[in-house]
Amino acid sequence: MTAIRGARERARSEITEAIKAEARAQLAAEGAAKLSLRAVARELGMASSALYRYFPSRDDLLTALIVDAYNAIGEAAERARDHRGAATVSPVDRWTAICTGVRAWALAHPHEYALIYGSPVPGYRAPRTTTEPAARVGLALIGVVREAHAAGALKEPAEPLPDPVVADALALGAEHGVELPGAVLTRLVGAWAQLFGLLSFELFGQFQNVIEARTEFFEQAVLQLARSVGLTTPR
Amino acid sequence: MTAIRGARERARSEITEAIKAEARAQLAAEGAAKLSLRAVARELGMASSALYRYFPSRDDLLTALIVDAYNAIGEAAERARDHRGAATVSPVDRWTAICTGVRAWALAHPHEYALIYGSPVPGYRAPRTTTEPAARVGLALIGVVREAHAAGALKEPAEPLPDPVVADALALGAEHGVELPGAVLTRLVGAWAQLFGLLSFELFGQFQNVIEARTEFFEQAVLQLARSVGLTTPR
DNA sequence: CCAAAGCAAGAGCACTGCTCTCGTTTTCGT
DNA sequence: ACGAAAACGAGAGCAGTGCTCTTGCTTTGG
Repeated sequence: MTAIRGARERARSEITEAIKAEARAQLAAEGAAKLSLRAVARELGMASSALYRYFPSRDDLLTALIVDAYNAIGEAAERARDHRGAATVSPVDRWTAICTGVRAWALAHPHEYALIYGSPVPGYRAPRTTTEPAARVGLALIGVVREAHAAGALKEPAEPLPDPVVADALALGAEHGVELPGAVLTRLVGAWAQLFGLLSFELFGQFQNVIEARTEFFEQAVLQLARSVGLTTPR
Repeated sequence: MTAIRGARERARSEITEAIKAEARAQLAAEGAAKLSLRAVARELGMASSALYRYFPSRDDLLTALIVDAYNAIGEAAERARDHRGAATVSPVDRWTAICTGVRAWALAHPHEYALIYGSPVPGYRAPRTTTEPAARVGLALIGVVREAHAAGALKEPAEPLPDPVVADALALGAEHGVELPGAVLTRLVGAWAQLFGLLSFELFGQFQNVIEARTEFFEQAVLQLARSVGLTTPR
């Protein structure tokens, strides 16, 4: 399918990629608000109007960058998870590995992080293509807990949950073919959101004059999150 | 000081307030990115250049709105805390009251929430005047835990913490005259950040197709946060 | 009372996203 | 192999933006 279907098609994908690369560079340099189609076109030596052949609007360019960013941070999570051997490390270690991997990516790409986990751009409505990449980090976390569950190393929380909450959790589990107790899945979603709360506060400057030892603090908080989903800490 | 120091001075503060009000309206309608000084001036029937007598730049207007938003959400937290009688409700109830109060404000003012807890605006550096209002929600949470501690209703976590982390926590406590164990303060900062992780995910659409029963889920997660800082759940 | 400071308005600059048109090039069905 | 159709690049242009500068007017205060 991606064979030589004409030089035009290849040129098109090359130019598309060049536009995204230049846009990403501007994003990293100045942030999403200052990303300008005209500047991208200028830098690429083409007319600004020509750029609209590749992305129908500025929001479409941003959407493409968003998808890429989701995939990049998801990949960072998966790579961190698989970095060491499979079952040789404890679930808690893999959990923290994912979290620190995600944090490292976020610290290295703050503007791209802000693009996906900051305020949504005003006119923007998440298209269907973003939902799948957006789930990768969460799925990586679920995977760890699932393995721990299979290995019997999961301490299920035994607390009463409102019916609608467990319904959501079970629907979520069914959607991804995960057989985990509703309470665990609920805790997982919470931990997932809270992980990005920690990251956003650090990246968006909320920890200024509050937390200095950010890395150590993060590690500690992430360990606490692991405990809250039922992962037992090795002693 | 605020006496009748001339009609000019009063007119100035009135116009300043009118500008902020109109800007807030545009913010609520379209979001921070589409807030335009010219549109504000147009709506107020004045020349756009005249507006620069009151706010030297767009970022300065935004900063004013940010300070107001921090104060508004802080006030919402404090009002929720004090809503019922003082010691008649348990610390956990006051904790969840603050959190749900903050959530209610955020849901009612999503764009203002995004302004303060979303991606920071590019050229923007938080001035000294924002740090104090920004701390109000956190201080409200600390207050609840401090009362519980004084009443002996706090279960301190007994876990080893890295030295730099406890140092940060104790410095934070000293700054606000709070005598709480370092481990508790550390957990508190984490819970504070995680609370806004939950809110941001809900407001920024990350829970779409994931969580439907948002209110119930939030209550559950917040209760879990209360537990993580050592507040004992009443049974 | 009059200089000084504060103020409003208009014109203008450089920039933005986006559209439309026009001439050229590539692709593809016949 | 050819000719219509589609894709393409460039330029001009529109409406909008933040911001500055200049020009008059009004309030203030010594």
